[in-house]
Amino acid sequence: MYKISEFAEVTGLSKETLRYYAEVKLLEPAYIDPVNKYRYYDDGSYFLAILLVKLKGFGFTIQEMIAVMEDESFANLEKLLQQKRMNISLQIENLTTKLEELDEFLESGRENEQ
Amino acid sequence: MYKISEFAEVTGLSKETLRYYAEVKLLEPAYIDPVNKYRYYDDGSYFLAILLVKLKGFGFTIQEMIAVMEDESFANLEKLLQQKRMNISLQIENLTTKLEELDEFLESGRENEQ
DNA sequence: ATTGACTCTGTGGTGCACCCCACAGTTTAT
DNA sequence: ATAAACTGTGGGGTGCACCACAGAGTCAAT
Repeated sequence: MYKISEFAEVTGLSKETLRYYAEVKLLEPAYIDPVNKYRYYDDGSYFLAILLVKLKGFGFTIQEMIAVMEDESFANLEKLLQQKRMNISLQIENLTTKLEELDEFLESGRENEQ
Repeated sequence: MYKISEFAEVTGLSKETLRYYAEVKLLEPAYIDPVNKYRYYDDGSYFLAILLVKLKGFGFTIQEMIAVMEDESFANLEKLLQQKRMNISLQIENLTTKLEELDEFLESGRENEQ
Protein backbone atom coordinates (compact mmCIF):
# COMPACT_ATOMS: atom_id res chain seq x y z
CA MET A 1 0.00 0.00 0.00
CA TYR A 2 1.36 3.35 -1.07
CA LYS A 3 0.68 6.62 0.62
CA ILE A 4 -0.15 9.45 -1.72
CA SER A 5 3.37 10.83 -2.04
CA GLU A 6 4.92 7.50 -2.86
CA PHE A 7 2.16 6.78 -5.30
CA ALA A 8 2.63 10.15 -6.92
CA GLU A 9 6.28 9.37 -7.37
CA VAL A 10 5.85 5.95 -8.91
CA THR A 11 3.05 6.99 -11.24
CA GLY A 12 4.33 10.39 -12.24
CA LEU A 13 1.05 12.00 -11.29
CA SER A 14 1.16 14.82 -8.76
CA LYS A 15 -0.51 14.59 -5.38
CA GLU A 16 -2.95 17.27 -6.41
CA THR A 17 -3.80 15.36 -9.54
CA LEU A 18 -4.37 12.21 -7.51
CA ARG A 19 -6.70 14.06 -5.14
CA TYR A 20 -8.45 15.53 -8.14
CA TYR A 21 -8.84 12.13 -9.76
CA ALA A 22 -10.31 10.79 -6.54
CA GLU A 23 -12.69 13.72 -6.36
CA VAL A 24 -14.04 13.17 -9.87
CA LYS A 25 -14.11 9.42 -9.22
CA LEU A 26 -11.65 8.66 -11.94
CA LEU A 27 -9.17 6.87 -9.73
CA GLU A 28 -10.16 6.25 -6.15
CA PRO A 29 -7.71 4.99 -3.56
CA ALA A 30 -7.88 1.28 -2.78
CA TYR A 31 -8.39 2.12 0.86
CA ILE A 32 -9.04 5.20 2.94
CA ASP A 33 -8.21 5.08 6.61
CA PRO A 34 -11.51 5.87 8.29
CA VAL A 35 -9.77 7.64 11.13
CA ASN A 36 -7.28 9.97 9.54
CA LYS A 37 -8.68 9.91 5.98
CA TYR A 38 -5.31 9.08 4.51
CA ARG A 39 -5.51 7.65 1.00
CA TYR A 40 -3.79 4.36 0.30
CA TYR A 41 -3.16 2.96 -3.15
CA ASP A 42 -2.30 -0.64 -4.09
CA ASP A 43 -0.95 -2.47 -7.12
CA GLY A 44 -4.35 -2.49 -8.77
CA SER A 45 -4.40 1.28 -8.45
CA TYR A 46 -0.94 1.31 -9.93
CA PHE A 47 -2.01 -0.62 -12.99
CA LEU A 48 -4.94 1.74 -13.53
CA ALA A 49 -2.81 4.82 -12.95
CA ILE A 50 -0.34 3.70 -15.59
CA LEU A 51 -3.20 3.16 -18.00
CA LEU A 52 -4.55 6.62 -17.24
CA VAL A 53 -1.19 8.23 -17.88
CA LYS A 54 -1.08 6.53 -21.24
CA LEU A 55 -4.61 7.54 -22.15
CA LYS A 56 -3.94 11.09 -21.06
CA GLY A 57 -0.97 11.08 -23.40
CA PHE A 58 -3.26 9.98 -26.20
CA GLY A 59 -5.38 13.04 -25.58
CA PHE A 60 -8.20 11.46 -23.60
CA THR A 61 -10.18 13.93 -21.56
CA ILE A 62 -11.09 13.22 -17.95
CA GLN A 63 -14.65 12.43 -18.99
CA GLU A 64 -13.48 9.94 -21.56
CA MET A 65 -11.17 8.29 -19.06
CA ILE A 66 -14.05 8.06 -16.62
CA ALA A 67 -16.09 6.36 -19.33
CA VAL A 68 -13.27 3.86 -19.78
CA MET A 69 -12.95 3.18 -16.08
CA GLU A 70 -16.66 2.84 -15.44
CA ASP A 71 -16.73 -0.15 -17.69
CA GLU A 72 -14.61 -2.71 -15.92
CA SER A 73 -14.40 -4.99 -18.92
CA PHE A 74 -12.78 -2.14 -20.88
CA ALA A 75 -15.16 -2.84 -23.73
CA ASN A 76 -15.35 0.86 -24.50
CA LEU A 77 -11.62 1.20 -24.59
CA GLU A 78 -10.94 0.02 -28.10
CA LYS A 79 -13.72 2.12 -29.55
CA LEU A 80 -12.44 5.21 -27.81
CA LEU A 81 -8.90 4.44 -28.86
CA GLN A 82 -10.03 4.24 -32.46
CA GLN A 83 -11.80 7.56 -32.07
CA LYS A 84 -8.64 9.12 -30.69
CA ARG A 85 -6.71 7.64 -33.54
CA MET A 86 -8.98 9.38 -36.02
CA ASN A 87 -8.76 12.48 -33.94
CA ILE A 88 -5.00 12.58 -33.92
CA SER A 89 -4.85 11.81 -37.62
CA LEU A 90 -7.17 14.72 -38.28
CA GLN A 91 -5.07 17.00 -36.14
CA ILE A 92 -2.01 15.99 -38.10
CA GLU A 93 -3.79 16.68 -41.35
CA ASN A 94 -4.93 20.08 -40.16
CA LEU A 95 -1.49 21.00 -38.94
CA THR A 96 0.03 19.85 -42.21
CA THR A 97 -2.39 22.06 -44.10
CA LYS A 98 -1.52 24.95 -41.83
CA LEU A 99 2.13 24.37 -42.41
CA GLU A 100 1.59 24.55 -46.14
CA GLU A 101 -0.44 27.71 -45.81
CA LEU A 102 2.23 29.21 -43.62
CA ASP A 103 4.89 28.39 -46.16
CA GLU A 104 2.86 29.96 -48.92
CA PHE A 105 2.43 33.02 -46.75
CA LEU A 106 6.16 33.20 -46.11
CA GLU A 107 6.78 32.85 -49.82
CA SER A 108 4.40 35.63 -50.76
CA GLY A 109 6.00 37.79 -48.09
CA ARG A 110 9.40 37.30 -49.67
CA GLU A 111 8.14 38.23 -53.08
CA ASN A 112 6.71 41.47 -51.79
CA GLU A 113 9.97 42.42 -50.21
CA GLN A 114 11.81 42.39 -53.49
CA MET B 1 -16.41 52.98 -43.09
CA TYR B 2 -17.96 49.86 -41.70
CA LYS B 3 -20.00 49.66 -38.56
CA ILE B 4 -19.14 46.79 -36.30
CA SER B 5 -21.74 44.34 -37.64
CA GLU B 6 -20.77 44.85 -41.24
CA PHE B 7 -17.13 44.58 -40.36
CA ALA B 8 -17.78 41.39 -38.42
CA GLU B 9 -19.46 39.96 -41.47
CA VAL B 10 -16.75 40.82 -43.97
CA THR B 11 -13.89 39.70 -41.73
CA GLY B 12 -15.47 36.63 -40.21
CA LEU B 13 -14.69 37.86 -36.71
CA SER B 14 -17.59 38.19 -34.29
CA LYS B 15 -18.66 41.52 -32.86
CA GLU B 16 -17.57 40.38 -29.43
CA THR B 17 -14.18 39.42 -30.78
CA LEU B 18 -13.84 42.82 -32.41
CA ARG B 19 -14.68 44.57 -29.15
CA TYR B 20 -12.23 42.32 -27.39
CA TYR B 21 -9.51 43.05 -29.92
CA ALA B 22 -10.12 46.76 -29.44
CA GLU B 23 -9.96 46.33 -25.68
CA VAL B 24 -6.60 44.60 -25.77
CA LYS B 25 -5.39 47.07 -28.38
CA LEU B 26 -4.86 44.44 -30.99
CA LEU B 27 -7.12 45.99 -33.60
CA GLU B 28 -8.59 49.36 -32.83
CA PRO B 29 -11.30 50.93 -34.94
CA ALA B 30 -10.16 53.53 -37.43
CA TYR B 31 -12.56 55.99 -35.89
CA ILE B 32 -14.78 56.17 -32.86
CA ASP B 33 -17.64 58.61 -32.88
CA PRO B 34 -16.96 60.81 -29.88
CA VAL B 35 -20.66 61.28 -29.21
CA ASN B 36 -22.17 57.83 -29.39
CA LYS B 37 -18.95 55.80 -29.11
CA TYR B 38 -19.78 53.72 -32.16
CA ARG B 39 -16.79 51.96 -33.64
CA TYR B 40 -16.03 52.47 -37.33
CA TYR B 41 -13.59 50.40 -39.34
CA ASP B 42 -12.02 51.26 -42.70
CA ASP B 43 -10.13 49.44 -45.44
CA GLY B 44 -6.88 49.64 -43.48
CA SER B 45 -8.64 47.89 -40.62
CA TYR B 46 -9.86 45.33 -43.10
CA PHE B 47 -6.37 44.57 -44.31
CA LEU B 48 -5.16 44.15 -40.75
CA ALA B 49 -8.15 42.04 -39.75
CA ILE B 50 -7.52 39.66 -42.62
CA LEU B 51 -3.92 39.37 -41.53
CA LEU B 52 -5.01 38.65 -37.97
CA VAL B 53 -7.37 35.93 -39.10
CA LYS B 54 -4.52 34.30 -40.96
CA LEU B 55 -2.13 34.58 -38.03
CA LYS B 56 -4.76 33.22 -35.68
CA GLY B 57 -5.07 30.26 -38.00
CA PHE B 58 -1.34 29.72 -37.75
CA GLY B 59 -1.70 29.46 -34.01
CA PHE B 60 -0.56 32.93 -33.02
CA THR B 61 -1.69 33.96 -29.57
CA ILE B 62 -3.19 37.37 -28.93
CA GLN B 63 0.05 38.50 -27.34
CA GLU B 64 2.05 37.44 -30.36
CA MET B 65 -0.34 39.19 -32.68
CA ILE B 66 -0.04 42.32 -30.58
CA ALA B 67 3.72 42.07 -30.92
CA VAL B 68 3.32 41.88 -34.69
CA MET B 69 0.96 44.84 -34.83
CA GLU B 70 3.01 47.02 -32.54
CA ASP B 71 5.80 46.98 -35.04
CA GLU B 72 4.39 48.74 -38.04
CA SER B 73 7.19 47.65 -40.32
CA PHE B 74 6.26 44.03 -39.62
CA ALA B 75 9.92 43.29 -39.00
CA ASN B 76 8.97 40.84 -36.25
CA LEU B 77 6.54 39.06 -38.47
CA GLU B 78 8.93 36.80 -40.34
CA LYS B 79 10.73 35.78 -37.17
CA LEU B 80 7.48 34.89 -35.48
CA LEU B 81 6.27 33.05 -38.54
CA GLN B 82 9.43 30.97 -38.51
CA GLN B 83 8.89 30.24 -34.83
CA LYS B 84 5.35 29.12 -35.54
CA ARG B 85 6.63 26.96 -38.35
CA MET B 86 8.94 25.19 -35.94
CA ASN B 87 6.14 24.99 -33.47
CA ILE B 88 3.72 23.39 -35.88
CA SER B 89 6.38 20.99 -37.12
CA LEU B 90 7.05 19.94 -33.56
CA GLN B 91 3.37 19.44 -32.91
CA ILE B 92 3.14 17.25 -35.97
CA GLU B 93 6.12 15.22 -34.79
CA ASN B 94 4.63 14.80 -31.35
CA LEU B 95 1.29 13.76 -32.73
CA THR B 96 2.95 11.31 -35.08
CA THR B 97 4.78 9.77 -32.15
CA LYS B 98 1.53 9.56 -30.24
CA LEU B 99 -0.13 7.90 -33.15
CA GLU B 100 2.59 5.27 -33.25
CA GLU B 101 2.32 4.70 -29.52
CA LEU B 102 -1.42 4.41 -29.82
CA ASP B 103 -1.08 1.84 -32.56
CA GLU B 104 1.35 -0.16 -30.49
CA PHE B 105 -1.08 0.01 -27.62
CA LEU B 106 -3.91 -1.19 -29.83
CA GLU B 107 -1.72 -4.01 -31.08
CA SER B 108 -0.77 -5.16 -27.59
CA GLY B 109 -4.43 -5.01 -26.64
CA ARG B 110 -5.33 -7.35 -29.48
CA GLU B 111 -2.67 -9.83 -28.47
CA ASN B 112 -4.00 -9.99 -24.95
CA GLU B 113 -7.48 -10.69 -26.15
CA GLN B 114 -6.48 -13.89 -27.85
C1' DA C 1 -43.44 59.49 -34.26
C1' DT C 2 -42.79 54.97 -33.76
C1' DT C 3 -40.68 50.70 -34.15
C1' DG C 4 -37.20 47.55 -34.83
C1' DA C 5 -32.55 46.93 -35.32
C1' DC C 6 -28.45 48.42 -33.94
C1' DT C 7 -24.73 49.94 -30.58
C1' DC C 8 -22.54 50.97 -26.17
C1' DT C 9 -20.55 49.71 -21.36
C1' DG C 10 -19.80 46.72 -17.67
C1' DT C 11 -19.83 42.53 -15.55
C1' DG C 12 -19.93 37.72 -15.15
C1' DG C 13 -19.27 33.16 -17.03
C1' DT C 14 -17.09 29.39 -19.80
C1' DG C 15 -14.04 24.91 -20.00
C1' DC C 16 -10.42 22.18 -18.86
C1' DA C 17 -7.30 20.10 -15.69
C1' DC C 18 -5.35 21.00 -12.54
C1' DC C 19 -2.15 24.19 -8.93
C1' DC C 20 -1.60 26.61 -4.65
C1' DC C 21 -2.39 27.97 -0.06
C1' DA C 22 -3.72 28.14 4.77
C1' DC C 23 -4.72 25.77 8.64
C1' DA C 24 -5.26 21.70 11.27
C1' DG C 25 -4.39 17.07 12.39
C1' DT C 26 -1.07 12.93 11.94
C1' DT C 27 2.93 10.16 11.52
C1' DT C 28 7.78 9.16 11.75
C1' DA C 29 12.37 9.61 13.27
C1' DT C 30 15.36 10.92 16.70
C1' DA D 1 9.07 14.42 23.88
C1' DT D 2 9.84 17.01 20.15
C1' DA D 3 10.36 18.39 15.56
C1' DA D 4 10.16 17.55 10.74
C1' DA D 5 7.63 15.74 7.31
C1' DC D 6 3.52 14.23 5.92
C1' DT D 7 -1.67 14.27 5.11
C1' DG D 8 -6.37 16.07 5.10
C1' DT D 9 -10.09 19.60 3.71
C1' DG D 10 -11.86 23.62 1.66
C1' DG D 11 -11.55 27.25 -1.10
C1' DG D 12 -9.54 30.19 -4.42
C1' DG D 13 -6.89 30.98 -8.65
C1' DT D 14 -4.94 30.00 -13.36
C1' DG D 15 -4.87 30.89 -18.67
C1' DC D 16 -6.78 31.65 -22.89
C1' DA D 17 -9.94 33.83 -26.00
C1' DC D 18 -13.63 34.90 -26.07
C1' DC D 19 -19.37 34.59 -25.21
C1' DA D 20 -23.62 36.16 -23.01
C1' DC D 21 -26.49 39.31 -21.04
C1' DA D 22 -28.66 43.38 -18.91
C1' DG D 23 -29.81 47.95 -19.32
C1' DA D 24 -29.40 52.16 -21.62
C1' DG D 25 -28.77 54.93 -25.50
C1' DT D 26 -28.98 55.51 -30.80
C1' DC D 27 -30.02 55.04 -35.65
C1' DA D 28 -32.73 53.99 -39.91
C1' DA D 29 -36.86 53.31 -42.18
C1' DT D 30 -41.56 53.89 -42.52
